[in-house]
Amino acid sequence: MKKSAPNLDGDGTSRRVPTQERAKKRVERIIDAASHVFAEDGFEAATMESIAARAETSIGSIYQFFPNKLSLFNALARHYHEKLRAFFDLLLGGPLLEQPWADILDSGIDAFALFHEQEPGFRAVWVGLQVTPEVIEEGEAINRDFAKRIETVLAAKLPGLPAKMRPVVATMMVEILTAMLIVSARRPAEAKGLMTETKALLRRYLAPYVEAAPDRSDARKGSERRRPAVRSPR
Amino acid sequence: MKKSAPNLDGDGTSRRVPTQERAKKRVERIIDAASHVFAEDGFEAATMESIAARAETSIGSIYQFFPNKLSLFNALARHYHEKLRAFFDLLLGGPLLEQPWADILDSGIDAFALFHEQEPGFRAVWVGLQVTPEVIEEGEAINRDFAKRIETVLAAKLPGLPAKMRPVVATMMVEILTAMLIVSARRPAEAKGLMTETKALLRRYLAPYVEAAPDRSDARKGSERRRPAVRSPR
DNA sequence: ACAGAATCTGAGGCTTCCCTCATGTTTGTC
DNA sequence: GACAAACATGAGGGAAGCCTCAGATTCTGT
Repeated sequence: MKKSAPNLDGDGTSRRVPTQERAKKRVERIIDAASHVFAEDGFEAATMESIAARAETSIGSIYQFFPNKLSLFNALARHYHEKLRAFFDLLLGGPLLEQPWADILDSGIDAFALFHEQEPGFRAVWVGLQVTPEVIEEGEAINRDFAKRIETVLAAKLPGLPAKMRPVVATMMVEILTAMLIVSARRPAEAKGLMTETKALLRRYLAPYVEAAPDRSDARKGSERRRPAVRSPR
Repeated sequence: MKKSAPNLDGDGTSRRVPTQERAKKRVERIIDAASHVFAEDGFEAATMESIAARAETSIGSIYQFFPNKLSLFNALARHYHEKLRAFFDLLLGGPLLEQPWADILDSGIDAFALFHEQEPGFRAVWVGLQVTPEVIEEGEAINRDFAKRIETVLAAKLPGLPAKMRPVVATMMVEILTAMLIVSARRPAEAKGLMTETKALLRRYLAPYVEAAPDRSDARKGSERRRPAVRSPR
């Protein structure tokens, strides 16, 4: 039995929760080190040994607070999940929402790109691709959260977008932004151009939804669906 | 010295090249098994043991033709690279190019999505994210090839797109298509809607380039850049 | 000052894999 | 049929890495 202290995460065997200042600092250093190592090497290739070394501590200390490698990764995921939440609260709590939609898009992307750049481990967690299937869940959760936030903005700023389509459109935006940030990180030389292009792309994607749908009952629903009178090729 | 037979790949120690029919069949089975196992488990988690088992052969046989795990993965990458090349030759060699650009886009995406679905290992290779940095190269090469192909189509069908922008636009298309196919694979329930939306998104992205740029010298260059007379928010 | 709890440490147990190699089997050639 | 080359096999060497644990160290309250 012996349920002494609650564990730091819900994954495996229960571990000690840090109470002393020294331990709290150490856990912080461990998480920080983990974010770098996971980001650089991926989940599998990262070793607890190298994480410990980077945190300037011993392996034993890591296992004092994290029952295993996966739980450390998940702790990291939750860490960034919270950071991202805070980031959004700041971003959307400010005056940005009063701006025209195209400005929100631009500034939002810039801000998020910066976040992406400055948080080395975030990519590792968020992408969730270089990781075992079990771990993908955490990253997905963050993405869903992200999409939900965007949905509220869409509801407020794009009256022409039917409520029913908001989830899909928000998902598209999240996934495309993610993808392009990853590509940009992989090709620094083209990064700037790609991000500019991403903004243009999303602007055009959303453009049809800017104007409120015409009030006259259900005039021409699906106007955008079928492309009109196909121009002959060439 | 002893350079007997050339190796099957350029990665490590030289290995035997199959000459007998029996061996060729075996190598095929190994590659096929590898594509499944790598796709399901990722590069690191995949074991040579399980690949051998799936190919119904022994570990020793694998190492007769592939010097190490990485070279097997790279062989797989080249395998799919060739398959993709053939796929494009078929697709673009046919009558599709005579169609209007929107149809090319739609059919091209559908065809590629099908390819993506039917080749289990392709995703593992192409995405290249669940893999060590060394391996990403191969996947990148395929992407660049893909983009080049798209550029030729863009040149033929979108006269309004300046030649200088073609590389960026092609890259955008490749990366976005990739990303959305991966997301779709991860969320089968939403897959259909996401792919439909991807088509719409790319159509809108490319729409400004359909018409040939106006001939009158340099009239209003960058017309699309600055958004015109911003409507006041709310 | 001291007891006891919290924390730290790193050598090593244990497992999991990659890959080799000695041995055995099949195929091709004369 | 005999010989050699190609091929197949899987037990095991060796390395790497996760995690434990017993002992040392630091902190905290009294």
